[in-house]
Amino acid sequence: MSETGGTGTAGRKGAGTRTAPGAGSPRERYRTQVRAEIKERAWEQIADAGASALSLNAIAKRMGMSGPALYRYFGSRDELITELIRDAYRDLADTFRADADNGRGDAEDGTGTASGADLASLAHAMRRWARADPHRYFLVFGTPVPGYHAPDDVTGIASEIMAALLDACAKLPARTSAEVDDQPFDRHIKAHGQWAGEHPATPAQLHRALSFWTRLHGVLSLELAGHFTGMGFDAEAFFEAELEGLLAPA
Amino acid sequence: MSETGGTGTAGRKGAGTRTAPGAGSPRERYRTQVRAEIKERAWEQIADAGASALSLNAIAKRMGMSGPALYRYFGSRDELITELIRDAYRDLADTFRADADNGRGDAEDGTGTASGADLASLAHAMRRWARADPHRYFLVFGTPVPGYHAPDDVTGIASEIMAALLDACAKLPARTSAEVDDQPFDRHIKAHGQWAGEHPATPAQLHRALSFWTRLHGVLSLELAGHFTGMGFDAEAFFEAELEGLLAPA
DNA sequence: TTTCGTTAGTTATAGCTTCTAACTGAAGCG
DNA sequence: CGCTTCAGTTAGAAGCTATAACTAACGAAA
Repeated sequence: MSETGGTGTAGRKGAGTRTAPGAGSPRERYRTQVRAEIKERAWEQIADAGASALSLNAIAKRMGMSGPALYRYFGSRDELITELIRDAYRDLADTFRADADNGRGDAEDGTGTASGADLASLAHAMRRWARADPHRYFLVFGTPVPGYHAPDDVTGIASEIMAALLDACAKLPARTSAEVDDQPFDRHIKAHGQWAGEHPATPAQLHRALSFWTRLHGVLSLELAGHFTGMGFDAEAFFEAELEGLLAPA
Repeated sequence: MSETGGTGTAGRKGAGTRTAPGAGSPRERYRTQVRAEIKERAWEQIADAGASALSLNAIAKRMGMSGPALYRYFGSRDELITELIRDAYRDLADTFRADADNGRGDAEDGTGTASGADLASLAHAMRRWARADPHRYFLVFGTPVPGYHAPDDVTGIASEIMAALLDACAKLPARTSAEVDDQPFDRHIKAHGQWAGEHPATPAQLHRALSFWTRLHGVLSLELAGHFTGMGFDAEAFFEAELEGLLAPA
């Protein structure tokens, strides 16, 4: 079990076990510890060669035990991947929330400009998170894995992310008041915006949050997939330009 | 070799063999025919369960021959996938070109409005192409496959696609003349726009083409991956809204 | 302290995959 | 007509997921 190496760097990226670390019987404690190490090795493999190269066998051997032992901890390869996806999603939500909290602090200090600082900060946090581990980003937002179906609790996590986004959108200067909520899609979303949950956001804000998500994902996804390499321009500069367009009141 | 079924539905999606069908010796002709059928079965498998589920063995068995025979036609699984990606790319370029040619015809007929009709038509062609086979779209623009590196000729195909895009962008009404090419990224792209090849496009047009690509990809990618399901709004309406924003002169 | 159930880990095995090696048979070409 | 080339075969190595059966150790309870 590689007692020394073990979970030495546990809690990588803060996406470790959500259960309390020192809880329950010693057996249970050991169990959560091994589960955590398995996930860690899994993340290593994913960071190296992507999710499709994840091998339970290789993980087991690198942990000093033999193949089928892992099936005591994860019912199947898909179950492990599902849990990794959920952890990644969770980590992104935490990142967004942390960034939102920081932003609120700055605003109260009077240092941050009110116009779009929060949304821009969120965008940069998103880009940082994506570039920190591209494979993790693709695991969440990339090509869907064949047999995977999102468990129920990810919708809750997605709501958290959306809430942080909507909060930032609410702090933006509104569009010219004449055309607020008057675009065709704004009217559509007024009737189909239940995904915002209880958030008191205007249709225009929902629209803006959606655009934020899809536009930045469009840039990040293609950048991380390497579709910009060889084109010569600076991906970061383009990202900033897109963000700029997103913050513009028009 | 399933003589009857054979390449009955050959040339699926028009992305079949690029080599002339009845060329060379009978052996060579047979060879290209078998290669085409292999690709066809491969596309079937990909359409069913994605590229990761593509199995040479299964293809061979479904063609009535046993596993290793396929290695006469494709050196490896990766080589087959690479060729499929290139074919898909090729097909998208043809789709774009066909759409651009149609648009030009309409414009000369005087039926089409001049403002952004071409770009909108291209956007709809792109969405149609993506939704016709989501797995194919993800094969080209989705999570990069582990060992894959784009062959040299895809840059040429990408140039074709970009050329069609830039042509459409050139037909758009320019932005307010005061700020043309004066955005920070426009200035950046003026120095780093060699990816346009010989196309006589202004920096603002290059910028718009890039935004077109990334914004629509952002919507399509998330829509096809199922990230909108359960949110309740209409993906097509949102796509149209994004397109609208893309066509706006601001 | 001894007993006894739970459980972690093992090996063996089935069935799948890619891919290599050696061989057979037939088709094309001179 | 004969030689050569090549398609397709079977056999097999190495890897994967996953299941089944078994062993051994641990923890709690009598």
